[in-house]
Amino acid sequence: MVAIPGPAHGPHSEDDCTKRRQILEGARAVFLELGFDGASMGEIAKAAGVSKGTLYVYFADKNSLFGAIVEQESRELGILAFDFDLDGEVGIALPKFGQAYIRLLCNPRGGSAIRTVMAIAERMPEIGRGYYQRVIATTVGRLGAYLKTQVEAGVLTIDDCDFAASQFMMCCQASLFLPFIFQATPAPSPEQIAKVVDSATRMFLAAYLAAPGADYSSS
Amino acid sequence: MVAIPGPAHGPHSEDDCTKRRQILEGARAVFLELGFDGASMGEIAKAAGVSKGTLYVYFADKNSLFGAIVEQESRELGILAFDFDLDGEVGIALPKFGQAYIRLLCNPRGGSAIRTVMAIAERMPEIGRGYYQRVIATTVGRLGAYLKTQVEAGVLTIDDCDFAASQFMMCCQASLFLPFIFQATPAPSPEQIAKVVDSATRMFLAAYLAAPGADYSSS
Amino acid sequence: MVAIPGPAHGPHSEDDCTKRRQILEGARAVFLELGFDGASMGEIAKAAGVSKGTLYVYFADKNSLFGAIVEQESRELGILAFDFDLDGEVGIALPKFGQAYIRLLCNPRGGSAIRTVMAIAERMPEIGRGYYQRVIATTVGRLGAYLKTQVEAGVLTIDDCDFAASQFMMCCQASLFLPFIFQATPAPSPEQIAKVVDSATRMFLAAYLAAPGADYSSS
Amino acid sequence: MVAIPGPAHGPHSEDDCTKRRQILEGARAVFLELGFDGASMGEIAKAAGVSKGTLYVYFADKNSLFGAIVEQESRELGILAFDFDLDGEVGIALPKFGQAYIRLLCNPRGGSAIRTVMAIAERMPEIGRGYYQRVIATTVGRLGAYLKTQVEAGVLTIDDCDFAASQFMMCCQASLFLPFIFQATPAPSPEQIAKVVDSATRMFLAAYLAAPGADYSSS
DNA sequence: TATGAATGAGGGTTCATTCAT
DNA sequence: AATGAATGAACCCTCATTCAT
Repeated sequence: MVAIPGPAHGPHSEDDCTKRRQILEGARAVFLELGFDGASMGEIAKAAGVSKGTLYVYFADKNSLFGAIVEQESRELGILAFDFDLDGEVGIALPKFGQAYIRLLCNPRGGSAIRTVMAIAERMPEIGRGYYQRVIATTVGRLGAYLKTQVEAGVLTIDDCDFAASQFMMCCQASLFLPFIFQATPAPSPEQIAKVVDSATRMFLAAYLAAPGADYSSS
Repeated sequence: MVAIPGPAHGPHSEDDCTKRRQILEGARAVFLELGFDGASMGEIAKAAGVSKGTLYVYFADKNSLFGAIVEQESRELGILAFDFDLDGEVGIALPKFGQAYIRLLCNPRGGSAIRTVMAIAERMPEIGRGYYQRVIATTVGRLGAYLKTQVEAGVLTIDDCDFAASQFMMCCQASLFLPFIFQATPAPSPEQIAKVVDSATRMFLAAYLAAPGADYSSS
Repeated sequence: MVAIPGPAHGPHSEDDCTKRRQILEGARAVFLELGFDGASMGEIAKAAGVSKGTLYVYFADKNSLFGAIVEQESRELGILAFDFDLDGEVGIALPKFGQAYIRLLCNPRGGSAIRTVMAIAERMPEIGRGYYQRVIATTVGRLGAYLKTQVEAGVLTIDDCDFAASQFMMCCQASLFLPFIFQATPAPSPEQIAKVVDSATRMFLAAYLAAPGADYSSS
Repeated sequence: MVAIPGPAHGPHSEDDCTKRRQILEGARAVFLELGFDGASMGEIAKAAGVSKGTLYVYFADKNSLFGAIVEQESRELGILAFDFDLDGEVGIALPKFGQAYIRLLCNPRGGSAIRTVMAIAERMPEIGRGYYQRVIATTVGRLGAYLKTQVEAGVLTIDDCDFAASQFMMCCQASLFLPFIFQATPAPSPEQIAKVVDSATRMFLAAYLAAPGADYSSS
C-alpha cells in the first residue's frame, strides 16, 4: 500500500529526487488540506506543477502517493521526536519535551497530518497503524526511556514508565489539542503552550516524584 | 452550511419527522462509517430506505445533510455528558465520570463521529467548531462545574476548574484513545479503561487535593 | 459477464424498453463498427442519444453492454436460422438454405457481429463460445437434422449429418465470406450468392446422394 | 498507412535491420496476442527490449508499426503457401495441401494473425485487403494453378479452377475453423484435421473427377 | 410529497506521442 | 541513434443533483 522508493517506480536519472520531491510536496499540501478523498490527482498535479500523467510515473496510484506522503511525514516527525532534548533534571527536561511535542502536534502550518491519518485510519488501517507506531509510539517510548533513567536515579517512582509518559503527553494537550484539531481555536501560542505544559509538569511530578508510597502509575 | 430545520427545508405534514428521522438515521450510519467524501447520496438513500430524490426534499444538499447529522450526533453526546453522574465524593465521582467519558470516546461499534468530524474540520470549520462546542466543551464544562463545587467545599484546590477538568479528561485517555483512533489497537476493554482512569484519578488528586500550597493549575 | 436483463440493472418503468433499446441500438452500431476496444462509452452514448451516465443506469459496465449486444445479435441470428425453410426436396431446400445462410453471414449493413466477436474471442472466450453455440452450432444442427430426415428417407447417404451440414455450409462460403470479412470485396450480390450456393449444392449432392458405396462423410 | 521501408523512416546504419527486426518481433507477439487496440506501445517496447522512443525512430506511429507487422506476417504466410507441396496425384496432393492449410489456419500457439486482421479490417480496410490478397488469394491461386494442371492432364473437369480451389479449402475447414476461432473448442489435433481433410478430398473428387458431364463448378 | 430516471462534471488512470538529453 | 521522462487527451466510471411524473 505504501510506495516503495527504488526500482519499483519512478525514473532514475540524477534529478529523480527533484521531480519526486516536487510531487510529494504538492501532494502533501493537497492531501493534508483536503483529506484523502477530498484530494484529486488533478489538484495534486497542479499543486506540484507537473502533469497528471507524471504523477503516475513516480507513484503507482493515489493510494501509493498518499502512503508515501504519510510515511514521509511520519518519518520526519519520528526524527523530530528523537531530536527532543531529554537530558538533565526532570523539572527542566519535561517542560522542554512537552513544549516541543505540543508544537509538533499543533503545527500551525496548513494541513494536519495527524487529522488526515486519523480520518482514513478506519478504511486504511495499516496507514493509521504505521503512523501511530512511527510517531506516537516512538515518542512515548522516547520519553518513557528518559523516565526510566530518572526512576533508576531515584528521582521518580514509576511502575510503568511508558504509560506514565503517555499520561504526561496527554496532560500536555489539555485545552490545546482538541480545540485546535476541531478548528475551534487557532494554533496555540508559545505562551499558551508553556503555561499548559508547566501545569502538566507540576501535576506529573506531584504524582511521581519519588516519595514513599507515591507511585500512582499502577493499581 | 448546516440545514436549518424549519420553513427553509423539509415538508410539514404529520409524519414529517418520521421520514426526516429515517433519513438522518441512514445518513448517520453511512457518514460515520465512510466519512463525508466516502459516503454517497445513493448509499445514504438506500440505508434510509427512501429514494435519492427524497433526500433533497428534506435537505438542500450533501453538506446540509452532513451538518444535520453532526449536529444531531453532537447534541446527543452533549446530552449524554449531562447524564454523567457527577455527585458525591471525588474519589468516586471522578473514576465514574472518566470511565463513562472514555467509553464514549472509544466506542467499539463501527463508525466514530469524532473521527469523521475531525477529518472534515479543516474543510468545514463550522462543523468542527460546533461539534467541539457541543461535545467537548460541554463535557469539560460539566466536569469543571463539579470540580468547582469541590473547590468550594474545600476538598480541592484549583485555580482554573475548566482547565483542570480538561487535564483530567486527557489523562484518562492516556494509552487508550490514540491507539484506538489510529486503529493500532482494538477498542479498550472495561478493565483497561478502569485501570487507566484510576491512575488518572490518583494523579489528579495528588495534584489538586486541598493542601497548603498544592494548587498546580496556575502559574 | 453478460448483462442479465431483469431486476439486476436498469429502470423498470413502462418505457424501459425504449431507452434500453435505444442504447442497445447505439451500442450495436458503435461496437460492430469499431470493435470492443475501439468503441468508447462516450461514442456509444452519443450514438444512442443519451448521456454517458445513462448507459450505466442500464448496464453495469462496458463488458455487460457488449455482452448484451452480442447476446441480442446472436439470438436474432439464431432465430433467423430457425426460420430457414427446410422442407421438401434436397435440390430445392439446400440452395434455399445456403442462400439464406450466406446472406446472413455477409450482411451488407454496417458492422459485422461475427467479425467483432471473433476479434474478442481470445480475450473473452465465453462471449465467443456463446456466440458460436447460439449462431453457428444451432444452424449446423438445424441443417444436420434436415439431412437426417433425407437420410432416413433414403435420399442421401451420410454417416455424420452434422459434419456434412458443416461441410455444405462452408462450401457455400467459398469465394464469398473471406473476401467480404477482410474487406477485399463488397458484400456479394444475390446473383453471386446464388451461383456459389448452386455449385456447393451440386458438389454436396455428388458426394452424398444415395448410391451404393457413396458415403464420404466418414473414413 | 503502412510503413514503407526506405528513406521515410528508420535509421540507416549497419545494424538497422537488427533493431528493426527486434521491434517487429516484439510487436508481432504483442499485437497478435492482444489485438491492435489491446496492445500498447509500452508493452511492445518492453517485449522488443527497446525504449518507447525507439519505436518512433523506426515507425511513424502505432498504425504504421501494425501495418508492418501484418505485412510481414502475411508475406511469411504467403511464402509458406508457396512451399506447399503440390505435385503428383490429386489423391495425394489434395490431402497434403489441405492439412498444411488447416494447420496454418488453426495454429495452436497463442495469437492468431487472421483473427487480429479480421478484427481491424472494418476500421483499416487496406490492412484487411492486403492480408487477404497476400495470404488467402495467393494460396487459392496456388491451389487453383495446381488444379489447372490436373484439368489439363485430363484428371479433373473444372471450369473455374480458382473457385474450385476455394471450395476445397473451405470444405477442409468444416467443423474445425469456426469453433477454433470462436474459442468454442481447442485447436484441432492432427488426427481430426486428417479426417476432415480426407472427407473434403473425397467430396471434391466426387464432384470434379473427370467424367462426362461431371463439371459442377459452373452453372 | 415522493420518486427514480437522467444528467454531466469530474474522479482516477492509461497511453500514444514528443523531446531534451 | 537511442533514451525515457513528461505530457495531455481520452479512457471508463461515479455521483451529486435535477426534474418530469
